[in-house]
Amino acid sequence: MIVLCVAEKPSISKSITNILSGGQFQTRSTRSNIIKNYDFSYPHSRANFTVTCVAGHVLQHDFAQSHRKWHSCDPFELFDAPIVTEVAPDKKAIADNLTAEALKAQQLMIWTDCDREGENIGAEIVKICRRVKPGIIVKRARFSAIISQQIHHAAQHPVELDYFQASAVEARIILDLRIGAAFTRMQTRTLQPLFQQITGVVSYGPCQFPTLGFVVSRFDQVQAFQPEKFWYIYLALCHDVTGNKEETPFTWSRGHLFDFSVAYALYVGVLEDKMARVTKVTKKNTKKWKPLPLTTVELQKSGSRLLKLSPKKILDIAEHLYQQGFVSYPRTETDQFDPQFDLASLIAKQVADLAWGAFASSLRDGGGFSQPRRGKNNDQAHPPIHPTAHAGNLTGDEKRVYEFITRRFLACCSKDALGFETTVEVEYGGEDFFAKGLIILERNYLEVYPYDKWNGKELPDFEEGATFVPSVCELRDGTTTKPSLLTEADLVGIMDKNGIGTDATIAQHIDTIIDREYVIPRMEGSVKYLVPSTFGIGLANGYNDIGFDRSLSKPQLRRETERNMVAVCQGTKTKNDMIVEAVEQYKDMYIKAKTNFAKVISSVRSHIDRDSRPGEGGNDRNGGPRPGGNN
DNA sequence: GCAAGGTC
Repeated sequence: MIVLCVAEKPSISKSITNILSGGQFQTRSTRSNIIKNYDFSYPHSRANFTVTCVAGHVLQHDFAQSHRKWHSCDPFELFDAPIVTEVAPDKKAIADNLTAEALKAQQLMIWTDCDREGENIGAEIVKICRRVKPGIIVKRARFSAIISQQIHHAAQHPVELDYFQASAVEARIILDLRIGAAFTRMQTRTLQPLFQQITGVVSYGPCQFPTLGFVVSRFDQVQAFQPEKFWYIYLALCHDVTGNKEETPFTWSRGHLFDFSVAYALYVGVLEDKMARVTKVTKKNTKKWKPLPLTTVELQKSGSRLLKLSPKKILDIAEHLYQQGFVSYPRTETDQFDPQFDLASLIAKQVADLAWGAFASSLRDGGGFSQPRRGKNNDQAHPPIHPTAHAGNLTGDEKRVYEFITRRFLACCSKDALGFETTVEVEYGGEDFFAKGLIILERNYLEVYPYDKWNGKELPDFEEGATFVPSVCELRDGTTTKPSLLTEADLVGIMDKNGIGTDATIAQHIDTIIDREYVIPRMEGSVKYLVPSTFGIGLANGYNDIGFDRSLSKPQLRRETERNMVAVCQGTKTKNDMIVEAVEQYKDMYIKAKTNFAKVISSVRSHIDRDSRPGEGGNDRNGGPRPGGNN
């Protein structure tokens, strides 16, 4: 018997082959230069295995020819127009390989990633194979990590494909297409003739619009910001340490107050006292936790913050490093290492490095090793991102991304930084103040992870019950600071939290709203801020003005889609019900949007016009203030 | 010329 195993991508088919064959296999090339077929016998199942793969989705959904041209129909018809499913043009060789191999096999075993998309891709593979071999037996291998014992178990105890999950994804695909195309064509066809500035597509998408919404919403907060004055009592003691005057400042436990008369009354009360009393001195061990194992979203967030590269660029570089075999698969939600994961040999590979080799060897030989922290997420398909080989010849940004991934990994495998914290509490005139000191005892992971800062702060000795005359006691004032515009790192975090996009697509959505000129990046020093263009503000505000209870530029609608997908996965809702309900809902919104589109037009007009008034900087679609600082 | 999700 021949069993045809199909994985979601080349790396997995290779790993599965290595494990199941014990290294004894033949390789055949295919018409696709990224895909290989591997043959070997698998005595446990008394079968010959052929392992191959696809590269993500093979099928593509689009409207039938009758509705494909932009002016072929009223965009509203796209909510019901026929949709055809066909092999994507660039996946022809992959599909042909599947059918050719299926013809030789009696059983088809699906080895795609064990997530919703994987289940849907599995269903695509089944569909393609059954076109040429309707009777082929279909099984599903279920695995949660690419480790020998699990892969053998999956091969020997296959389950059934989960068509609920596959249907949930199918529903999302169809809805995104209908909604995206209908609104995009409507917006573009309405706005383009009215504004010479609008030359490209005015796209709408259920992920890109909420993404734009986040940028506009922060921009509005910055615009609406009114600085507020506050007051606080500043208390300090000067020590004469061998002639050097050193001031120890104390923080008021009330923080600061916005009411001057209250702050002033308290201050006057304080001044009546002559001496401050040390009420409590607390000394305790403290630690600064090492970072969690690295996920895709975290790589993009901290990478763009620390390395000043765009999230998309970081992911592209990580992908390339992966292709070269330097790092593990870069798209993962997992922030915990499997207990059986062989960390030691990966650490050993880094001993050769000039910069962090000594640290790696201290982990390996010097007892510096500590099991990584376990986060809460596991996608059951890929481990956290880690270096898989030592790379000594990288340059430029590739080198910096590899260095970050490697230092992060070594930091995860070392110990938390240890310190000793002293808190001195003081009472003066009925008010409480405190000061904190920190002595760093062991830097541990900080030695290899310079991206985290932890500074010690010396505090003179204070004894409980002691009294002193403060050197400084003043009522000082300050003002609240303007919030900053969003950085790409901020936006990645907000999208992740709101479930907009996935780890692999978040960066793409950000690029899309920049490509469409809804948002314009602006450099302020080395930090890149995202500023909505006048056009983007006009669109987002225009839709807000229409008064949907769940605006098209807010995240709720996408959250509903997600909830419905979960219901379809659980079998409490059918794919058709989900599609019909959502289509009805969006049809209503479309009609409402179209009849009230004058509001969007006037909102876009007022913003673009404001921008192109003579003498005010031309019509580069860019408006708004300079990014606010954080201090 | 439309979407978002896989993958390269």
